[in-house]
Amino acid sequence: MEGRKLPRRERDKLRQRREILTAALGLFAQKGYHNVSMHEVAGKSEFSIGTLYKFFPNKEELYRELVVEESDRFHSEMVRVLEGPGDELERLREYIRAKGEIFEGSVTFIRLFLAETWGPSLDGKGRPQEEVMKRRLDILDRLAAIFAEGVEKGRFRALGAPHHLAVALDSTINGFLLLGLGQEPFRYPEDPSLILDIFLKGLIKS
Amino acid sequence: MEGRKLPRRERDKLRQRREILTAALGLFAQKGYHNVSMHEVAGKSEFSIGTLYKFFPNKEELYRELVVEESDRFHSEMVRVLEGPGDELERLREYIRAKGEIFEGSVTFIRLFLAETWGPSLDGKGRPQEEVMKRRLDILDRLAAIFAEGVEKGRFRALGAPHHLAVALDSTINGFLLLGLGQEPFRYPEDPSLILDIFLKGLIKS
Amino acid sequence: MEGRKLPRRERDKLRQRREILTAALGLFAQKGYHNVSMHEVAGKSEFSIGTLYKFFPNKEELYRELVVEESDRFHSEMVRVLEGPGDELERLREYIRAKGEIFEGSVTFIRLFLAETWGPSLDGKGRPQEEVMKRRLDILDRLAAIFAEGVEKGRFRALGAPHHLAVALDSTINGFLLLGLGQEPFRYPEDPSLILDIFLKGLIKS
Amino acid sequence: MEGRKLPRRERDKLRQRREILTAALGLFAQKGYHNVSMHEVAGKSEFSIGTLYKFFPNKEELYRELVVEESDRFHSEMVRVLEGPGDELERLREYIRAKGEIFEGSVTFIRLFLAETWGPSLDGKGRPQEEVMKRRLDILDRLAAIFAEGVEKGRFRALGAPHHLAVALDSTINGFLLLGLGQEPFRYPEDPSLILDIFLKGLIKS
DNA sequence: GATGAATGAGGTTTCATTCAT
DNA sequence: AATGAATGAAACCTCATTCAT
Repeated sequence: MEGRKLPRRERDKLRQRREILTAALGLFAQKGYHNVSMHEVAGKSEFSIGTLYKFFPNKEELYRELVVEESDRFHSEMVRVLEGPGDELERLREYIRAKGEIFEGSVTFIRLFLAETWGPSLDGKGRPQEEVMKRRLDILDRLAAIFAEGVEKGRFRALGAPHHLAVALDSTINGFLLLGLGQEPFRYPEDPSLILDIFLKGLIKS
Repeated sequence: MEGRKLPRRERDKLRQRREILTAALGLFAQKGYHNVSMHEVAGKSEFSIGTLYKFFPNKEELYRELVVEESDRFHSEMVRVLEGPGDELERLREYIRAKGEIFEGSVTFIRLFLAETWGPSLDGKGRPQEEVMKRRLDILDRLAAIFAEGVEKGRFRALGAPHHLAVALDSTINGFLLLGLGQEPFRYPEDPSLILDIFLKGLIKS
Repeated sequence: MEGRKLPRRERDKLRQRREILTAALGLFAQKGYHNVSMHEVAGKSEFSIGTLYKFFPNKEELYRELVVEESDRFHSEMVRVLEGPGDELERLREYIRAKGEIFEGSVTFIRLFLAETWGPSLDGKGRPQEEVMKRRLDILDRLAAIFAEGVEKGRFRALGAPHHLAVALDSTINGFLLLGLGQEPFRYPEDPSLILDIFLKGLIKS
Repeated sequence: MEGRKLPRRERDKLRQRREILTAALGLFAQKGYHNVSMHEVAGKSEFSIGTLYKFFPNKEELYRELVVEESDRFHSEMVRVLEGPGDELERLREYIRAKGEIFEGSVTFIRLFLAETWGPSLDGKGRPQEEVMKRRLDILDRLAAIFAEGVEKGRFRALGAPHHLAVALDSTINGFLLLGLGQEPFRYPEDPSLILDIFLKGLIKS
């Protein structure tokens, strides 16, 4: 979609870049940033170390771009869902389902995502975290907007600040994602729409 | 209570050990395991490197013992609260309050705790995580028991497996703890007993 | 004979490897395994420490390969001589001469060889020694075979087990080699074929 | 004999010193100088590290004194035998027997002795070696004197410089000692007076 | 005097990054 | 342009030696 009009040279570059990032994603997710050497990334991606440094100025930046791009993919998908059709309840259900689906697709991604959301920063200065957090906050805002809308329309009870409701819901989802981490392929421990109704029960006006 | 009767030599040893762990806790929590050198721990704790190795056979073990001891302090406190007096609802409220209180006391601890709960393992083999996870699962079991008891007594609606309810509640709490991470001293974003009622609204039979 | 057809890259590698081993041989022979640091080997061989580790996984292995290769060179030469033409007596004389000659070429090698034959093991577990000892025992067996052959042909008196005669002869040679250690270049203290006749006088039937 | 008249304080000191050296002998002989820590010597000798340093200014000196004293014990015994009664042949036989006997008594000692005779020096500067070598040369001189005497008296053939005959005999003995190293307790591989007659056969005038 | 806790220099090894080919 | 051999800073860890108690 994006690359159609690029000259072949550019397209190749992008493809190579993506291959490197894909290899790196697997390694970083499995072993953590500090237990993966550039040598390993070079080996798995089947590029030379020199080539890696053509694409990324250093290891940290490679990692940062990886995290940011994965975050972006995730974020766009979530935004798409949250802006989708359907009433408030339907969109929340869809969010829960879609978030699970993405994680189903790649447990590797969960690990990376969690590491970045919760783990210590790479170097005590924490730059990729900020990028991830910015996107997470955007999602939380959109969730909050849905809650606010629901309240306004009289469909939800006004049970606290919409932002806090968003935090509560999203954290609960994350908890269940973590529960499923051991298994491969990942699955929610139960039907998510059932399980997470629990969370909503108190909200919905009878 | 514990150390009164130990000979002075032993008490000194324990005190020194604690000083090392305290220094290490600060550094590890702030910068993460791989960004802290033994040299730094020696500097901050004001012991020599050699002395660190008298107390801990290697860096990983120093970290592991640190994590396990902090985990234990946290776990005991949570168990105390969950086994405390009061009906099911009171004990849950107390749990929420106490968990927040411990984190208030030391934001450093939150970082360590989260890193261990969610972060990548130290070496891709993940040992201290297991110890932490064991304790978390024990807490979840105890929370689940409270939910089960509440349901049995007819005070809670039977809204899903008690274990899943426990996961949902605890994850929500963690979400709010994370929200408060930036601030120092830490505080729940709102009165926790109000905020978290949200979560419980659906459960409690009107 | 061996390297003619190798691609240049491979030849370079082998040459570098040999340069490292040569530098290491000098140092280890002069100061002993434990008094030589990798830093020193790097310095003397004019490679960086990192490069040493490209060729050898660790210091012990560098040493082991050094010892084994030197042992091999020595062993092959001795086998060549012992399987050479000539009657029993001529081959023994040739062995004595050739052993002396090799040592003449490199006093450094004597030191290494003796250290491995007689010295304490590197780590109390003694692995390179075994390789060296295996080769020494092979030589002793070949010497013994010559003695046995001489006895069988009626040229030597049957003065004890051939293996013991071999031990006696070889030890005597070693004794003279040690005598010459101080000097550079090394020389047998006297004409070896004269000196060592002493040893054989009792054996040869008048 | 030496300590009878010393005040008790002095006697105690000497006894302690000896206990340290005995413990150290065992360790050094088994593992080699560089694989034994002062901590280990302290542990095995049941003295504190501080006490070790009261007796010896540093590790190297402890080792050196150990080697020199063991060398002395050995040297005196050999001198006693070589200056003993009997004709030249009897004294040589007695030397062979006695050297074997000492080694029988302590394989640990063989290891130390061989390490010092043949091994690399401790620090590339090789001081204890010189002490040992001095004593070995003295023994060789005394052996040579016996050979010279035998020749002079017309009992031995004049088969080369007496010193070289001494080297040849002593090296042969060492060779057999090494052969027996694996076993515990040590024994010559055969009756030494038989085996080593081989060496002398050529010398003795029929 | 005896002790052993404390020190820190120095050892081995790893790995991000550079640059000649 | 691509490669990967070479580099060396910096990490972990040991242990001979000192010195306060």
